[in-house]
Amino acid sequence: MGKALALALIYIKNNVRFIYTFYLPVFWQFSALQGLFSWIVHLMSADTQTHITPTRIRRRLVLSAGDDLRRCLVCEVREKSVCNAIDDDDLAVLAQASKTLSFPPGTTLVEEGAPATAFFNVTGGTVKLFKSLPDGRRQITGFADVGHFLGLTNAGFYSFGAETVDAVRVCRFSRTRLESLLTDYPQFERRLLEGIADELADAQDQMLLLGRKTARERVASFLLSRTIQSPCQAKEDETPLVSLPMTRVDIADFLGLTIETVSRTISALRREGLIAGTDHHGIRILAPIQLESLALGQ
Amino acid sequence: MGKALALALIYIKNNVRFIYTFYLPVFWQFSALQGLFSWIVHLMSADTQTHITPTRIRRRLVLSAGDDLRRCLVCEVREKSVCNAIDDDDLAVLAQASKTLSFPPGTTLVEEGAPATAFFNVTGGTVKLFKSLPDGRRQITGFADVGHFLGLTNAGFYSFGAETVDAVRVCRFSRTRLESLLTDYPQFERRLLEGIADELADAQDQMLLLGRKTARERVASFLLSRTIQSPCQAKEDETPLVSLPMTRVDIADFLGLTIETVSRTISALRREGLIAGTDHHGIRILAPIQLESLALGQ
DNA sequence: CATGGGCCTTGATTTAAATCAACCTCCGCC
DNA sequence: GGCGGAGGTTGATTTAAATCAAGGCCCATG
Repeated sequence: MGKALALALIYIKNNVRFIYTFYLPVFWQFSALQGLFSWIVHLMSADTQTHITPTRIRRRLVLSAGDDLRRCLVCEVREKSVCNAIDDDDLAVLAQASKTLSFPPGTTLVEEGAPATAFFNVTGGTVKLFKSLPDGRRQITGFADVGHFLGLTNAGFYSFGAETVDAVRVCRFSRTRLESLLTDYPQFERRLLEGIADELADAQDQMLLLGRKTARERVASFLLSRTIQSPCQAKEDETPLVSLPMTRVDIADFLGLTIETVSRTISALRREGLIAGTDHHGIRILAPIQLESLALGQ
Repeated sequence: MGKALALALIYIKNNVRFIYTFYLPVFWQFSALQGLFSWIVHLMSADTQTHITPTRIRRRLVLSAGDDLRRCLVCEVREKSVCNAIDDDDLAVLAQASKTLSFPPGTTLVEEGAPATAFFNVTGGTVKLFKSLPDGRRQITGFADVGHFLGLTNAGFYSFGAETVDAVRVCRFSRTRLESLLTDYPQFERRLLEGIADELADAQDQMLLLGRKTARERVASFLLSRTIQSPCQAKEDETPLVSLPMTRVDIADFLGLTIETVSRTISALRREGLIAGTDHHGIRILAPIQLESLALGQ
């Protein structure tokens, strides 16, 4: 019962030592170990992206309380999300407060105006957030990608709707659980405040786009913002590949345009050699600099 | 030194007792007492607006450390702002962390892109928040009225500009002081989170407006949102009076329109009898219901 | 294999709002 | 009193994007 196997990994990069200590219970199967090792390899190869910080040096696998409670501990999304505010030691609390769920494309996660009972942390896929007018006109206010926390509202009701764009994985928190987390872990609340401040800054950017930019500038801005968010595989070829999981309708509703204008504008940018289309849901940025200055209106 | 004068005021309204207890140091001058009494009278006459809540029953004037420290205690804006998260007993801390300042119209409070060193709580007048493009196009992302807290940013730099619309009074917090307030008073941080969540909801509303509403709908929405925010003197005549301290240029930059379109649309609404203009900076809403349905696109 | 329906693209035409232009009304100031 | 400029209104014209319309591509399904 109390037996465990210890495993230490020292990983030196740029004269900085990253020490990972794992406590493995003896009943762990070889297959699970293999998964662990592949995860380590992934971590080391992708470290330019995952930003291993000194505060995250120790990572303990405490497996005494069953599989579900280590869920958050091995969660690859943690670094990108509000969950990294909780210490390794308290991750079981986080795991207990949340529940992982998977949804197919087009699922409604949040209904506009419904009582706000749940909050979501996106751990896979993309969710669209929107507001609607009675006659059906719709404005997508943002796309929530991996690491995005959504559902926060001050009134007791959601002021927006949320729907999955592609296959989506989320961690779901109930209102009460989240509230106790907020009071118990001030650093978690702080992290949430930082997140929502970022979101507000994005919203302000989007207001500038919607109120004052031309169709060309909007599309260019959109593609660039997607470049930053996408896990762009920067291989030998330097031109970043942007993935667009959403349809043209979604893009149009995000940019305050019609599908025809979006389509025409993308075609025009392609004709001018600024971008190259792979398929409808993937675009290669050929001239990031020009696109950038176009997005800012030059 | 330790001597003090106690003064209790029991104020009964609708069968609810509001008990205010003041501890006055003996060295208090009569003039200060007079100010206190005029404040009490003001409180009682304006209670329909100030919403005296049971939680705010005790209000102690602890004046041992000089006039500046009771600033927050007698602040009429406190109830409307994040400052109401701090208990009466700790208000001296709040007063010490902030500084009140006054500015004439057209003063820059926050420069876009400058290092974020200060935060402001608006206690009088209206501030416009905006983002700009290199060529001068500007989008006003919001008007910060009394009670609004501004300056929060996650990056170290302001992502927006802020400029006074009319004569403005603010309480200014330095970054370091605010940060220590946040850690020392979790309820203050909570209040800030609520405030920024509200702001985000407003931003999403505005995105819907900018992306999907017609000029008429935008102007109608704007007038209505101003009705709610304005301290509308609901006298005998039921038609609410909206104050518009900002210029037509500001309204246009807020609504993503040109001044000509704003002017024309307001004229059209007036011609149709939905509103009546007093002067350029005041408008009387004659048909709130119709304006509401117009704002939602019917 | 044909059918139909998403989803996207492209072209022709229309339109809401922008732009261009003129003028009005205050208000401060020489 | 005359001048000038800021802020606002109104009219004529232009234009960027919407709307209307047609067709292509892909894939699931009978």
